[in-house]
This record gives sequence, C-alpha cells and structure tokens, in this order.
Amino acid sequence: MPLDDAEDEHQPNTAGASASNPGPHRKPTLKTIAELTGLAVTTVSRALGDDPLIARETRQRVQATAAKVGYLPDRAAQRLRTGRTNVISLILDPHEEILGYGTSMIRGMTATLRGTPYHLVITPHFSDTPHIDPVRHIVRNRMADGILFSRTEPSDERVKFLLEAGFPFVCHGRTELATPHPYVDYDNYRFTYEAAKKLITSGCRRLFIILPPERFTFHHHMRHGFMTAVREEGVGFEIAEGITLDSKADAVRDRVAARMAERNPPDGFICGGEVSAMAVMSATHDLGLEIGRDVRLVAKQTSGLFDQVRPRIETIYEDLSEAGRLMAGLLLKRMAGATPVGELQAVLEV
Amino acid sequence: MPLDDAEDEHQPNTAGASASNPGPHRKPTLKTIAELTGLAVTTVSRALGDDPLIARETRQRVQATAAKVGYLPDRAAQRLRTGRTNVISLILDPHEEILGYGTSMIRGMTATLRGTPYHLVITPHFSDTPHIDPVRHIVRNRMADGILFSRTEPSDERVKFLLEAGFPFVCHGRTELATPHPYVDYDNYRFTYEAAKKLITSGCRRLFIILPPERFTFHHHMRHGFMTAVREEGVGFEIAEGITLDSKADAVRDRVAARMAERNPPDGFICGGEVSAMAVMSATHDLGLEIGRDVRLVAKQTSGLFDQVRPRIETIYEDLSEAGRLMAGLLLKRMAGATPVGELQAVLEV
DNA sequence: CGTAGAATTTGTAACGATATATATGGAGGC
DNA sequence: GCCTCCATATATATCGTTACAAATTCTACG
Repeated sequence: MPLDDAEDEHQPNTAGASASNPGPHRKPTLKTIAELTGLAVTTVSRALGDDPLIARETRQRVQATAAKVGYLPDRAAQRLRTGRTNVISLILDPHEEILGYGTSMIRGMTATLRGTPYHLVITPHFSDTPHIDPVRHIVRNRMADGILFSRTEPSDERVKFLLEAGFPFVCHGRTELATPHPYVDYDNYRFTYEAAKKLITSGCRRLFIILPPERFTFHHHMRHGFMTAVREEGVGFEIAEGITLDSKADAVRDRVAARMAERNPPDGFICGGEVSAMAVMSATHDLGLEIGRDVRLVAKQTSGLFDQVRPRIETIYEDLSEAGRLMAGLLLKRMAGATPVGELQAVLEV
Repeated sequence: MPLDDAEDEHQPNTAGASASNPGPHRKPTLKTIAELTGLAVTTVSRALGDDPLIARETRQRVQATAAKVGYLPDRAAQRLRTGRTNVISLILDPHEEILGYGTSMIRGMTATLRGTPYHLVITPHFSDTPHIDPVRHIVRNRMADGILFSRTEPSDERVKFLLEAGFPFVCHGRTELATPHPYVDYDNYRFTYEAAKKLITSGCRRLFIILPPERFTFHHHMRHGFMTAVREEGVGFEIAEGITLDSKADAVRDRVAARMAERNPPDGFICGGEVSAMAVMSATHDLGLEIGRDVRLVAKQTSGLFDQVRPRIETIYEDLSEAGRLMAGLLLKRMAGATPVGELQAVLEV
C-alpha cells in the first residue's frame, strides 16, 4: 500500500470550485484515474494495491497518475466494502486523568500510528457506567479494528469478552486469566520493592504506602513488591486505608496528616502517583516536617514535574509515552495477525 | 433521530454465530428490519428518521422493532451516502502537552459530545510540519465534519483557510482577522493584569513575566495586560528573554537563576503555566530565597496541582475542561448552521 | 496453424444507507 | 363511474471501493 495518507499538495486548490481547471474538479476517485489512464476501475484499484497480478508497468503508471491528481482512497467506502475501519479506539476515562496520564499515552500512540492508515479515536468511558459497555459497543458495531485500554483487573471482563470475540486489543496492565493475551505493563512489583529498599537503606523504620484501588491488578503487584521488601528487612509498615492513588489530593493530604498525628507515625512514604506524592509533601510540610530529614518519600514519576519539586525527592520513572508507543505497536502486529501472543507482551523495566 | 448510540443490550450475543437463534444472526441492518416488519427498506429508513411522510403508527412499529433487534446504523454507509462523517477532529500537538492541557480539554469535549452521534478523533500534529497541513488534509478529504484546535495566532492561516473553505471549526484563542469566526478564549489580558496588581499590592517593585511564544495571540494579550498594570503602578518590570511558557523546565529554571544573580533582581514573578511556575519555584528555592517573603509568584492554575504545592503560591484559575465543553458545544451549533457567528464566541472570565 | 495455458485486464455485484422519482390505495368531487 | 388529489409506501439509482468470476491478449509448443 504505497499511498494512503500522502501529504502531497500540488495544485493551489482554493477549496471550492476553482474556475482555472476545466470542469468542476471534484475529489478524485478511482473512476477519475480510470478515465485518465484508460483502464478499468478494478484494474486501478489493484494497481494501487500493488497487486502482482497487474503488470508492473501498469502499476507504476497508475500510481504516478494517482499521485499527480492527489488521489486518496475514500475511507468510508473502503470501510463499507471491507469491514475494516482503519480506526483504533483508545478507551479513556477522562476522570482518571491526573496530570497527563492519558496525554503521555496518546503521544506515544500517535507517534507509532503516524504513517499507518490508522486513526486514533478517543472513546470516553465515564465511571458511572460499566467499563465493559464501550468495549461491547465497539465490537458489536465494528467501530474500530482494535482497542486499547488501561487499568486492567485480575479477572478483567473486557479482556475475557475480547478474547472470546477474537477482537484485537492491547491493554495496559496484566490479568491473572489462564488465557494469555497481549498487554503492556510496567514492573510495579519492582517499583515498590526498590522504593521500599531505598527508604530502608536511608534509615526509615516504618513505611507507609498508598496503593491503587484494590480492583486493579497493579494494586496487587505493588502490594506484593512492598510486602516482600519490608519482610526481607523486617521493618514496620502499613498500607494506607481509606485512600488510594485515585483519591482526591485533599483527601490524601488529610489522611496523611491525621496519621502523622497518631502514635508511632511512619517515616517513609511510597506513592505510585505524582498527585498523591504532592499531597504527602504538603501534609508533611504543613506539620513542620522536612522531607529528607524527618521523613522520606519515594514517588513514581511520569512527567518532568518532580525535577522541579523542592525539596528534591527520590523518584522512579515510568515512561508512559513509551508504553503508548509499545501498545500501539503490539496492536498493529496483532491486527496483522500471525504473531504469537507470547511476543505481544511487554513489561517495561524499572 | 431517535436512536443512534443507544446502548441497549438485550440478547446475550456471544459475539459470533450462536446456535440458539435460527440462522447466523448477523449485525442487523435496515434490510433486517424491513423483513421483520414486511416493509420496504426505504420506508424503514424514513421511519427511523421520523419522517412525517410515514404514518405515525408505522414509524412507531419500525422504531420498536429496531430497538428490539438492537439496530444501529452503519456509520460507514451513512458517511458514504451522505458525505457527513459524524467525526469531530481535535488537532493536538502531543509535544505541547505539559501537565494535561490536552486531557482537560478532551474531558470537556467528550462530555459535551456524549449523547450526540459525533466521535472525537485525535489528529496529531507534530511541530516539524506546518500547522496548516492536518487542517488541509481533513478538509480536502472530508475526514471530519468539524475541527477543533488551539494555540491560535493573530493572523492564523488555519482560520483563514477554514473560513474560505466554509468549513466548521472552533479554535481556542482569538485572531486579529477582520472576518469574525467562532472561538473560545480565556481572558489572558485580565489574568496578567490581575496577577501584576496582586504582586504590586503585596509590595513587589520589579516584576518578571514569562510569556508564551510571540507567535500566539495570547502572548500579546498577556503582554498587554501586564504592561498596562505595571505602567499604571509605575513599578519596574521585565519580560523574560530566551524562554517562553513552552521552554523546557530546566531552561526556565536556569534562566531565572541566572537573572537572580544579576543586579537589580526581580521580586515578583508571573507565570502563565504550571510547569514554568514550578521552575521558578525551584530556581528561587535553590538560591535560598523564600517564596512569599523574598519573592512572590502568581501562576495560572489549570489543575489541582498547586493546591498541594508548598509554600503556597497565589494562582488564578483557568478551566480548560470548561473551555473544551464550550468549544464542542459551539462547534455543534456551527455545524447545525443558522447560528450567527457573534453567538459562537466566548471568552472565559478570570 | 490451432490451441493450451499463462499473463493481464475487465465486468458485475455487493457492502448499507439515503435522495429522488414513482407507484399504490382510498376519499372525495363532478 | 371516472378522475383528481392526498396520504402513504415502494423502486431505483447512487456514494467509492473491493471480491469474485469472466474475458481478453499474448506466448509457446506440438
């Protein structure tokens, strides 16, 4: 497929019926090229598809003509005829979007999709409806050729549904299902394990961790990495209750402040998100505690933000843009078929 | 148009050929409904469109049947036949996306578009190509029914092109063109004016402002508001050189640090973005200066971030999500036609 | 020189919807 | 009883593309 989103601008084309060219020159179609070359529409179609059934010389002639008139295939017609949409659907919960999680992913995805015929369509999912709804809708009505989504759960209904339907998808995060499926994940076990070790090495003796909501797989990975580290080292620990990484920053701050006022307060914090880390910082600051001296904090960093935060805190970086690139790349492979599922899985290292 | 994205799930529908129903029950089309009701396809089409030419009783019967079988019109077919795409294109530069600018807008837009037949398609624009390119492409190839974009310039080529083509669009930010056009903007003049007044009232005597790149209209609005305030008050001022709101945080930090080491350093800062505000904070912090005592800072806030930043700084809020909602809403009106341009313009107050 | 068989090209139908033109049926006027 | 007219429903063509089957040309070989 030599041309599809070619950006060739030849005629000035003042968007409308220009009087310079003879006849009202409309959007060129296969028929236009057929008339220009004296070939049949079918032949033109195949020639543009570089079908070896068409003589090489003919193919080149047709492709040259197509380029000259600025032909681009009509996506609606292609879609109607072939059933393929050339659309990839990214299901996004606009409320989950704290500090550019989605944007980073979109950046990576669009970078990978550039130069392919695929468009990225944002399918919003609002948390007041079951998360399977948009997935069913897309599959049932063939709204896209492939689906991308995040916040995967251990026994994710979307994954089960898509596997059963044989519909291409890549999710951010793993499941614990028996059937393997494509995914891109981050090594959250390692993240909390390393974070805890860092804190303990720095002298912390009671660690406090804020985890994602329990329904997500990465809650368990984070918990497990954390637990392994604190048990290996035999230090005190606690898991934040009543708040998660999805909680409002104010709620996190209040909870942390309250906890610090109780007996036996923690001296080391682990946050899997930037907003909650900021909340921990504001809470401790407001209590007159100094980060790096009285308490320590390790946060997951997904933007350049913490490079500017003072006092400096330790961070471990997760590259969401790279995750997006990978997800789109794996989905392209999956849609092309033939790649074994084992090669459609990636875990980004800490 | 009574149904379009109705989310009615009736049959279990194990996505494939279920053996329970007689015949391989495929995606229902107009033909399906025609056979079920004993009417012609044309009649069904009109009935679903609530065409008064069709008897009321027939319309209801058809619509009931459509709902029962879970009919949804095929968008590709509609698009091919009518030329309308049901797509709204948001042109986004993924590199401009610092801390969720795009995500906030997307949140607002999808909220407005919910319940309409329109999909939001992200058309990425990378800064290594002219910003008119994606616009031409969308218009020339009818990739969408309307366009949304941001970072408007005083004599914006995209606006000129779209106006001439008569193609619906709403941009974030104004132009200085003679022809009126739909836009949503924020009162950036007021923002810098108020910010400067705040600083001066607090005792600042030399203000330092970081502006957007000069090519954008809001650079001039911000500059003008700032200049008006400092002239009214007769205080010292300077406009950052060599850095803009688009500069990397490190560059901003270095520039600010360098400036503070020179003679006659500023004591009040105005930042139109969160990242540059963080950079100012880190620069002054690293010099041992205390925000609120030695220097002051007023920043534009577009997320909940600064509620957690310590020391607390003054912020003025811009609701990007609301801007997105408005932009989508105005675009819907524009596409429906008939609304005078004057009613398709909005400036969000400070 | 006729023809098999490959190499090319072409014609027709279909995807699912809608715009336009046409047909059907019954009520009412003369 | 014939014709008009209105209300309602149907038939046909079409959007631009591709799958499939059929046709045409060319080469080569007995």
